[in-house]
Amino acid sequence: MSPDNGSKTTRDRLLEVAETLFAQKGYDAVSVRKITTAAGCNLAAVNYHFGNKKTLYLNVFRERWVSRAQRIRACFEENLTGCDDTSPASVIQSLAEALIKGPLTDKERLFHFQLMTREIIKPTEAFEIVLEETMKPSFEGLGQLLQPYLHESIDEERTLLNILSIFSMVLYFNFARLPVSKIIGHAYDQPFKDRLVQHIVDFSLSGLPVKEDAR
Amino acid sequence: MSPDNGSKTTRDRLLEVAETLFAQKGYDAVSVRKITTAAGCNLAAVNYHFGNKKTLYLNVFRERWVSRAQRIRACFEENLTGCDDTSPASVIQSLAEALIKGPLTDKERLFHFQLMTREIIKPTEAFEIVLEETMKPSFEGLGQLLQPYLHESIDEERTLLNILSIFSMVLYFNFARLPVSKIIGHAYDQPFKDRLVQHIVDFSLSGLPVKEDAR
DNA sequence: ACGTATATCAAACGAACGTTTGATTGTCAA
DNA sequence: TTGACAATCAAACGTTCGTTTGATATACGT
Repeated sequence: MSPDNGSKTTRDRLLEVAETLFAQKGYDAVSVRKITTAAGCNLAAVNYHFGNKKTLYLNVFRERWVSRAQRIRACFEENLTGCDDTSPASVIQSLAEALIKGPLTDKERLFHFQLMTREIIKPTEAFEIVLEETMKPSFEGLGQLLQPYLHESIDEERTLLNILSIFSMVLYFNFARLPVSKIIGHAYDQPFKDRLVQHIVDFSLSGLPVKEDAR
Repeated sequence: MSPDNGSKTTRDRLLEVAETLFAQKGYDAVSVRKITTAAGCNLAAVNYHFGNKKTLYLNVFRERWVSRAQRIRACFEENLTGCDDTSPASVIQSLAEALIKGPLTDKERLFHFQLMTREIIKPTEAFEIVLEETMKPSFEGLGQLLQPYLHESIDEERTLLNILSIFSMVLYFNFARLPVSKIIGHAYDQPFKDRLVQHIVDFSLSGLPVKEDAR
């Protein structure tokens, strides 16, 4: 035990602070000194509790990122339970709401996507954790939910491409909030999030709203 | 002039090498020493030609990234000229092909998206260059092309959301090639790229291929 | 041939990096 | 009260960082 800066253990404070800094600045731009200073503990604490900087980074994913992804997944399933059916419209709306409005605070959501995107750009061991523990199970589950509603002629690859397309929109509108804000001209307030979810559902079900006589 | 390692000026070699390394590893993970060693010149060359490391990074965008984005845009316009019309189908196909197959080599495309994504995650001055010189003009042009074909009731925000949705797919299938590959189970070979472009066109025009009786 | 930019070089600057060490503290069973 | 263990600490290790300096080499107008 310890005198406890802020009522949490040094180990927990290190994980929390490290996640914030790694998400905001990236692995290489964050020093062990900055982490330990922000966590209010000694420089050697990282090596004492985690062995080295890299293991601390991996534990941020193991102990914080994955559990947050599971909270999003639980929210999706809760949303879906609240629907009348499991039609594609219900599934997509539940998914979009879980990710865009969802159970995470704005900060949590930002850090979550920053960490994930950094791993996509430049994968480390943490990418395998993300892929195996959250992405693959999610895609498999969505496939089984949507498959019965799709044309029989649609093969497995097309089904996956459809799911990936929905995911791409949800992810893009989340992780690229800055350019999206600058282009649409306003911030992500609650009414816009509502319109955004509705747009994703509409677009996913019908594509562009093209005039009949112009197709 | 100089003895010219590799028939290009030291300045050009620095820009080329710096772009590769910045894209692969990120700004903070690349040292001036690694850049100058890879470029086969002296450590002080960066400060002589660009003043400092940060200005070198910005010039990578100004002199290399933007011009490559313009090559993609030119390819899009060339694709569209080859079409019979400027219908949404033609526009989307031209766009998807310009970005996914397009004029860039695999390496160029990878670096291009890595640099852009890093700026979206953690914007620097370079983000303004990307936004003003390529994103805003592109979105404006696409809006004017598609607007005539969309329902009159669609307001400006909905039009932008539609364009952003198409963009999100194209960007995602490009920059997230690694997780996409791992999920669909094979690499980005030419036949798959063709199917991918077709899927993006289909999905953008009609959304999910849902059975009529299941809607 | 000479003087002047332009370009490249080796060497060094102080600062910050990840990690290790050994001493010091607090806690609790014996 | 004592001994053992877990946790924290200040201090130092060697390395690498971005940048600066002053010397050297090359090209070109005069």
